[in-house]
Amino acid sequence: MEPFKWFAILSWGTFISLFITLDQSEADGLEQMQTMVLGEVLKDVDTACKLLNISPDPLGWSSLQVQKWLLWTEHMYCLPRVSMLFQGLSGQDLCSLSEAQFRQHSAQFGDMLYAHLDVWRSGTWKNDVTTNQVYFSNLKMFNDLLFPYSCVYEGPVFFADVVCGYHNQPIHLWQFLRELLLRPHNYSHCIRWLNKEMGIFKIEDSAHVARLWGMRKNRPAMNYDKLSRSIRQYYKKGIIRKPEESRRLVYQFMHPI
DNA sequence: CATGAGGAACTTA
DNA sequence: TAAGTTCCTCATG
Repeated sequence: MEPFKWFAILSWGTFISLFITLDQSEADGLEQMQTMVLGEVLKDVDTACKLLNISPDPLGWSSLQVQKWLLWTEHMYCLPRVSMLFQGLSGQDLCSLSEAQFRQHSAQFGDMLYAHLDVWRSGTWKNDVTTNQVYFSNLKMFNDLLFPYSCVYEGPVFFADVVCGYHNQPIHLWQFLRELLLRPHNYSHCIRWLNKEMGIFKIEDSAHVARLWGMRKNRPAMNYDKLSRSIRQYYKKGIIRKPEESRRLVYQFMHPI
């Protein structure tokens, strides 16, 4: 697990203070760290609201406030001139855009901006920023933290990802595995292609992949035993199979795109 | 000892 | 009802 990835949307100041805190208590569980990170995210959102004099709910933003938010995000995360690409959109317009449409506006930073907006949009939590008690009404935000924005998609975006609008749908295991495989920079240590054209991949760290899947689905008890059972369900559905010469932890997508 | 196949009952969206 | 999840037995190297 690479905790640093989770800090992608934090400012440097909070990053450093969190890092110091974590360093002092390395026995802290993953869960506590998540709570801390999310607590910091909430504070950042809160700060931005006061600074920009905008509401925390993007749906209520005027086009001017959208520009404010974009400029702020641009500034905070060093995204060159992205605000120019979203001229004249109200908050409602912005929220109605899919991730694919964000990417159309900005190939380089579209998914990053989308993720940032989603943090705001899914912010209907019961929060108490002062005591750092964070409850989620929407695990989507948590998912986004697991999939860092700072990286660009490597390789093509798959048809199903774009067309099915899966971000509003419950994610499928095979899609999740593809998401990991699409980000070798982040996840190749735990899952990677052996032959991308043939759709053959290997799970290098079964426990880690299972843990990620468990987080994504909010199933803390997930393990490779259960994950692999789910993969095996794909055999008769024609989604994933074992390659010709079966090898441990190696599977193959039956319809690689 | 971790992986692999698959039955069966159960849960969750 | 689909898509897993949980638990299980038995097989393999």
